[in-house]
Amino acid sequence: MSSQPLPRCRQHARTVVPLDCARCAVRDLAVCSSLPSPEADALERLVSSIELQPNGELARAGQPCRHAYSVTAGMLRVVRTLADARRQVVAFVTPGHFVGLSGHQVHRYAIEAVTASRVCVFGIEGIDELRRRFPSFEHTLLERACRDLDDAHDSMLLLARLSPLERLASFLVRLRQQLRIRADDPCVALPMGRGDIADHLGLTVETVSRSFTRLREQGVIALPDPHRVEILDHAALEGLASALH
Amino acid sequence: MSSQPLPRCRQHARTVVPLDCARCAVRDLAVCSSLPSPEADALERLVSSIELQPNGELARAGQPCRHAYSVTAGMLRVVRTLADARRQVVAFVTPGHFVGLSGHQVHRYAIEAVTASRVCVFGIEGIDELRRRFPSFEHTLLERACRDLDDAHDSMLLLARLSPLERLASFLVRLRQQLRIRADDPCVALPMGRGDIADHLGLTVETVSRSFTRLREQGVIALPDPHRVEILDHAALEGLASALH
DNA sequence: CGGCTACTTGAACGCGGTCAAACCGGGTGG
DNA sequence: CCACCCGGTTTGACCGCGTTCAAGTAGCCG
Repeated sequence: MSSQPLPRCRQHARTVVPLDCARCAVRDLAVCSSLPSPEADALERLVSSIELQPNGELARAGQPCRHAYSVTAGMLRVVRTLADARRQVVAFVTPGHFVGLSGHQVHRYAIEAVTASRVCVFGIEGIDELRRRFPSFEHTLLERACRDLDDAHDSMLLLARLSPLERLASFLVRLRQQLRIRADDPCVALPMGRGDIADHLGLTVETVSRSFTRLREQGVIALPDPHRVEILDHAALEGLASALH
Repeated sequence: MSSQPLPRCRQHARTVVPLDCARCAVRDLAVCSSLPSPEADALERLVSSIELQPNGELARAGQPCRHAYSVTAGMLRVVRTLADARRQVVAFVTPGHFVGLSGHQVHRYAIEAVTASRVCVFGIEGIDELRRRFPSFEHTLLERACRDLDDAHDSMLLLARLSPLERLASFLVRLRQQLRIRADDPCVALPMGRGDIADHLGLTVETVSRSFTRLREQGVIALPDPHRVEILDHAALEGLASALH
């Protein structure tokens, strides 16, 4: 697998675990589903599976892009950080999604684990080989890139023009879509901290917190604890988020 | 060519002009360069060329996605508009760039001409055919999508965390890159109005205007007229824009 | 010349950021 | 078991930046 040095800090160590595509929980969601099934063997040659602890790093800004990743469990964040520590969480990445392809030779973003996570690591040469051998693989990557681009455009509108309350409501709605939470299920788990949400929505932690309490005071949501939200009034929430649909 | 009704408003009419790939000014920049050269014939069967007047519409939010476009002259803008008229100019599209592919069946953005423009129109079936027949075409589309995604992520950081002055400086630097303006050439033409710049940078026209005059007062730029900028102090400009490189 | 649009400039307001403190749950050690 | 600490979250008070509202200016066309 990787010939590239792993992040040094012990507490963020990544551990290699056996690859088991046959039992992959997100087989039909992941990019792998675009490969002919007997190619599972090829996959197991080109791909390795690793586990990350919370805040573990998959990639760091400035490193050459040598891998891309398919998330099978947990949640990652893609983070761009400026010299003066201003931060933007470009995306939260959940099981079934693919992350790490870039138009540049060098990573401009860090990819970190929000919670304990499991990802399949594709070497860039492996990806190139799969792209060459299986048009359906490249086709899928392009479709995903187009969807990611649409998502990024949505985020741009959110960041440029929505109020903090609208941003938070849109965030909750989009997160539920991303996690494929059923419409009648009132619960959303928020594995990430307020700081990550703030840096995702272009706000401060204080404003995020105040916006949560406003939603609670208005009876739109309940907050059993900071990491769990219950939607009490779906209509009101989607009204606030309506800007982004 | 298109079986889809053209925009009705006369003043924005698009006129079909003969396709002449052999003399295309952006042949080597455009996606077409990824096709084997004898396929120019296939192109001329699948593609038509049209001219747009300023503010002419290529696509409108809500329409089904039936075409994508390669810009050969002029400048387009990709615009998302909310019900209450809040607007976000997601991107300015310049010659050599490809626009219109989406992860959705229906356009969520309008594509409009900033200046008189010429674009090559690809029917979606034509694109699908080219993607199937020519892996290099799909490969190129994916690479472009990855670069567009990186760009959108840059914009997210800009919108979320930069000051108005930093946003404007970054905008000027990025526009120069996009237009491939030589580093020693001090001039930037700004075909778009202040409103478009404001809706691109998540500001108001007033703040954009004030930021321009601040850059002028600080001796960073000169403004012979509202649509022409001269860079007087490259170092200072890139210092302000350094956040995004 | 008048009327229009786009841009610039000025003055006042208010939202979200900043700074500071309180709160809260979990973990450790005495 | 309680005291203490620590990081994350919430709440409060204040402030400044960018918006809002309004006026003024410049260029363009009939």
